[in-house]
Amino acid sequence: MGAMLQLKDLPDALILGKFADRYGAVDVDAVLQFLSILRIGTDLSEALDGFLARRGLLQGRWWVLILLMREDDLTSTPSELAEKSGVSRATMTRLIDGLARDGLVKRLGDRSDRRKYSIRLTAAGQARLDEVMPEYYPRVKRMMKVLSAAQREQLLQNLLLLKERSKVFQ
Amino acid sequence: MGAMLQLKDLPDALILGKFADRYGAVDVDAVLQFLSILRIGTDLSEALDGFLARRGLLQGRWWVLILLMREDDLTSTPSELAEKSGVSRATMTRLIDGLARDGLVKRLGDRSDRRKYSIRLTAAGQARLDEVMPEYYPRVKRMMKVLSAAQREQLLQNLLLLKERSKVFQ
DNA sequence: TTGACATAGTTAGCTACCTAACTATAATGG
DNA sequence: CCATTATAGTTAGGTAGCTAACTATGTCAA
Repeated sequence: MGAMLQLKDLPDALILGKFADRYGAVDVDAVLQFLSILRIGTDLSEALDGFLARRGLLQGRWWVLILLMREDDLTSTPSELAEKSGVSRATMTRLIDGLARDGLVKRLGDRSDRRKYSIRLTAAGQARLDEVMPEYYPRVKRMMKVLSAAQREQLLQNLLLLKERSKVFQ
Repeated sequence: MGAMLQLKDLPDALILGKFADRYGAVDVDAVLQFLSILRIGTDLSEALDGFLARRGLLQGRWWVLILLMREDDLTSTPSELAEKSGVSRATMTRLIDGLARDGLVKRLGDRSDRRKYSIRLTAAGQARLDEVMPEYYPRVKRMMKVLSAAQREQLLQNLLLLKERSKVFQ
């Protein structure tokens, strides 16, 4: 996935006015709100990232472990993992390299198709999740509780509308 | 800025139930909503990223050019740019390397303090912005118009509340 | 049955982010 | 006035993402 804007210094209305002189009428509110949404998304993501990093995981690795734990035999393939976590196969190769190096997953050959191999969650990998998840879930609950169920519903609804309309950038 | 989750495969309620067996009561709605918010943030960011990439810019570089254009003399320093765009000085060094290589900015010595130097937006850099910005602003406007002013106001309000509460991850 | 195409994974080389350690210069205070 | 501390920028080495090109294997159809 691409990196996300980290603007600590959003433009104020004055600056946007100056840009408008060059580029014509600008919907100042729309621009400020759009950039703010991107920035808050970054902030939330970084909050989670810091939490995971302090527990020896990073977002990409954490998600791979979770995907493996979902499987009944704790096993999957690089392609499947790449597709489910939404990264390229090349990126997944490197994530697995790091996880295998740390002993959190293990590569296992596949007899039926020699192009493939399997990735299995190890006991150490499960143990790492067992440290993280019982701290993760209550925090998410505590955070989301700041909004009522109806508010959360509406927030998602509106974000989804924006996402659909983000086609304008195509 | 850190990378953001790219989960294409959010857990369903069944899977979260399985996890609950191991980790105790989980607020399934809260977790799904939180992950969805992160994911939509990524999607919006990637939409902008793709738009910029097709015009020869990436988010980090685009923002540096904009920060320079805001200045009356089109000039700033690496430290200032790093602080305003929220990246480390090391990252800014590399962004400037790339921009200077492409001729979009220029490094200029500083007589008064020989540790410093200035970065100035070049004519080519201004031209690049002049290609991008007149296409950027109307698109943002068109996208945000899917929500009423009141809805946008409320969306921001609720996101800000979540951001404040993201302290739970500290 | 073999030649063409498809699939699985890796490698190489790029961007962009980080921290920590480094160099050079400036500022300050005994 | 010089030793310490602070500041500006770079470098080194790490993670995480991408595309494109590659190897190896499997599949399928003429």
